[in-house]
Amino acid sequence: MTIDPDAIASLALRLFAENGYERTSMEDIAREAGIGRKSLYRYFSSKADLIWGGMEPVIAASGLALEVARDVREDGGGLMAGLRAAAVAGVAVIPDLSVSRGRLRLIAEHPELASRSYASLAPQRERARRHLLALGVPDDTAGYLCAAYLAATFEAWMRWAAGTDPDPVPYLLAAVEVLRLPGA
Amino acid sequence: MTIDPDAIASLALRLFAENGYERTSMEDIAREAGIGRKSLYRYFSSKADLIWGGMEPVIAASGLALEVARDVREDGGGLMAGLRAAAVAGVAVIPDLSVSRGRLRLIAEHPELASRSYASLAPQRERARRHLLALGVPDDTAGYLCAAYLAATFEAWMRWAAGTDPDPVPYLLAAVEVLRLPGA
DNA sequence: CCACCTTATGACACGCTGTGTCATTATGAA
DNA sequence: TTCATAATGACACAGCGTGTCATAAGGTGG
Repeated sequence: MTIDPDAIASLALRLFAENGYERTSMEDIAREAGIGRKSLYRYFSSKADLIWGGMEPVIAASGLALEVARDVREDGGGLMAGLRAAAVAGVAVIPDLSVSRGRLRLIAEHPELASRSYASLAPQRERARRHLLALGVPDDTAGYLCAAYLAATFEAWMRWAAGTDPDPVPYLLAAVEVLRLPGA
Repeated sequence: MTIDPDAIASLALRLFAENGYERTSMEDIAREAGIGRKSLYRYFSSKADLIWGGMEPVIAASGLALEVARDVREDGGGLMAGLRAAAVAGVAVIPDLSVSRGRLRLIAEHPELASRSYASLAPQRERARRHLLALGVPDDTAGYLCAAYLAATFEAWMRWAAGTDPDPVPYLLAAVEVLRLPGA
């Protein structure tokens, strides 16, 4: 009987929906999954990871899109184009939008989980920073831009999750639009 | 013997600097302050609050500046002017810059504390949102803008804290500059 | 088929955070 | 002085996340 982390995560998501996030303990989840609490921690390093872990492919895809955009190295309005492409790239790798919406709603409703966005998106922020630096953006501007970029796109995901629109792309594009890039 | 929360906070700050943040327990701090752990929790609702609590006056002053800016209701480039003024307003109420730098460095060095920025700045984000809404900015744009605004200015504080420059104002102004406001 | 090694597992204990409860102790007003 | 009110801290508790360690599972070489 091989253990499937995805199955455990969706099981946890169900328990959270039924009983509430903070009223569901890691022990409850472990029991329901038929494993020990310690084993559960081997697959998910924290309770928040049960939720945020599922968003990782989305974040990774977005990061990959940035690397690709850097190679293309289009200049002119290319700065914006790269960030836009990266913001939207995550959408394509989501297998089931409604599941992701469930995760994001949970995140939106729990400040403790939403706060984790800062840490969860840190690698992505760093990638974006290097991307901008490589394109000649000054260090401080790149730092501020990336902070703003990730906060705005995260807010876009939150807003999409709160509603019922099927497509998150317009939200993400609108979010990127509040940025002012140098020389654009 | 009246208890002074500020004294306890700076005492905690000292212990954190000496022994490290996570290696200093709430019990250690309570013992050093000569009070019980429960009493410590009455003054500071969490360990992070020992650090973030000291930044509250700064955040409050920034919020107040926004309200004032709304009354002034200057149009044209006024959107930017209001946000710029609010970002900078906090600096004036800091009694000792080096103490705040200490706090912010601690925050910068501990992801757990930095993550809390999302929650700690939420009231300010909401004030900024209402400010922009009152000035006619569309709801979604206001949401993205405020998320970006607070993330960028927080990043500015982090960068100022990491260095040795005495004045945080240039950092904050540069941060606001990455925003693109409608009709500006 | 068996002995062996390696890795996964979970039982147990631990320290810590944050939250209740409740008796005791200041503290100030009448 | 007496009484009401609020602060205090001792105690207990649930939960998170981590360490240790004996056991079990599963694959490998004889």
